[in-house]
Amino acid sequence: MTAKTVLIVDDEASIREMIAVALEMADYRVLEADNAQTAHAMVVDDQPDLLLLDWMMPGTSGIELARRLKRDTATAELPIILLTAKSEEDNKIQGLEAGADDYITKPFSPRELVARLKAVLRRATPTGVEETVEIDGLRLDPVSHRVSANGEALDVGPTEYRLLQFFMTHQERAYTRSQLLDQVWGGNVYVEERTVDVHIRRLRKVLGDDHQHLIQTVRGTGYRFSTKE
Amino acid sequence: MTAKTVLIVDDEASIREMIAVALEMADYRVLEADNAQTAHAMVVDDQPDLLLLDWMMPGTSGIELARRLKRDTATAELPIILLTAKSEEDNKIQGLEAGADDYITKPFSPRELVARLKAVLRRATPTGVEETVEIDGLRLDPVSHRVSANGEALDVGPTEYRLLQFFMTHQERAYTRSQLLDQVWGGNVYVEERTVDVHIRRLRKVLGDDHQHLIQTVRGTGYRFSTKE
DNA sequence: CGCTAATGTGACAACTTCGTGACAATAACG
DNA sequence: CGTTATTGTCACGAAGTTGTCACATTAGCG
Repeated sequence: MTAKTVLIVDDEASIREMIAVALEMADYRVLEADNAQTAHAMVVDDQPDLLLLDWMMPGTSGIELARRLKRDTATAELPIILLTAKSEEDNKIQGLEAGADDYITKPFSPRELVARLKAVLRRATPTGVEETVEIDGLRLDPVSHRVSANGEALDVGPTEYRLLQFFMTHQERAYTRSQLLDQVWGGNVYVEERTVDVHIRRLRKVLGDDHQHLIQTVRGTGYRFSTKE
Repeated sequence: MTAKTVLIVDDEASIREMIAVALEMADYRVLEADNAQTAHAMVVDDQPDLLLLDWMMPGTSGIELARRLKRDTATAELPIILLTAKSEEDNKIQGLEAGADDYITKPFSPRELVARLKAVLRRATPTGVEETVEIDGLRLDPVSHRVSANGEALDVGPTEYRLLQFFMTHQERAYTRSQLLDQVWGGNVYVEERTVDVHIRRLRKVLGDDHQHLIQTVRGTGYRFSTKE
């Protein structure tokens, strides 16, 4: 699973720092901005997965930024959590009306922050359309998360599963090891290219004699999933 | 169409009276209770179609009753309208979070009351007839709120019950811990993902050797309820 | 045929994920 | 108001998974 990016917007550096530490411990990527202007630009450029926004800031207030982002279709989907001081609590409603997905009252524990952040991200993540693919008696069902060959269940590990799913939905095309790492492992991982070979082998082993011919080696390039030849 | 039954819960008899008159003129059946205790019992016994609940009451507050009702699967579907005094308006959010479907601020006109009541009833899902599910001798009956295995009653805790009900009505599908938290615990709860594991374990324990194979671990993903394999 | 680069393969240590029992906090109940 | 359930979290060990390496095997080429 790729790490989610969170943009923290607060004019107080100490608070940003505190939050950043908590989030990094929980394996989130962290971006920071200290005013609404910069924040807006970063939202557009860096496309964070979530916005942690302080309510009160000099100049354009957090609430104003939230409202603006929600109004723009390009950024309307971005989940926003508002940070409010206790005395401002009455404004909760206004905040939620402006489009915030949650609000947290200062002071808060890092635990609470991370928990609510998870919950918001969870709700925001769309579930892609997942259809069963079947090729030559080899069947992969994303819904039940199962793989079977001629009706018999196969025990496929997580990485092999993703690899197979990618192949089955991208047949008849050769991919380099590098491309496979990007697509199956996810962009920002450093893994040796030869590791792909090992997983290909593991996958072939699981598929057994009946189906391993579907995964073909393209010498000097990489691999291909194909029913032909 | 049969008349809908509305349960009014308020400690002030005059207010109940006023509401009762308005509702009866609009052809509703009316029940009354002056405290949360009685109200809870009446909800269970008389199964009203809607609950009109005063926020502030001596003893268990309305909000507390609402929360309790929403937490229990047997009564979770009951639409609730909260009555709040103007000065308590800040608590709106709290009320909605507790599961209320609407709130009305005192003083209100009988007209308004009936209008919103209609609206809520309209929205309220006909609670798709709750049917007993039986799989492999494992039976869950939503009406009596009971679980049995091969005829023998099982002692299932509230959370385990909801989890099992969800699984039995959503077989053959792998769910992540996140999705289970959303579906079984409800969206706005901040709970660690691993907590799901613990409840899965508790559920498996209750199901015993005969049926625990129905709950399968999908490594790297989550869990699945299935009769196969 | 012999050489070389590319790929296949088995082993393995580091790392994740999962199952499990215990525990404290909270809620339900009489 | 004390007693009993229920719940969420944690810590630990077991089980499964991953990336890497060393070495074996193969394909391509002159």
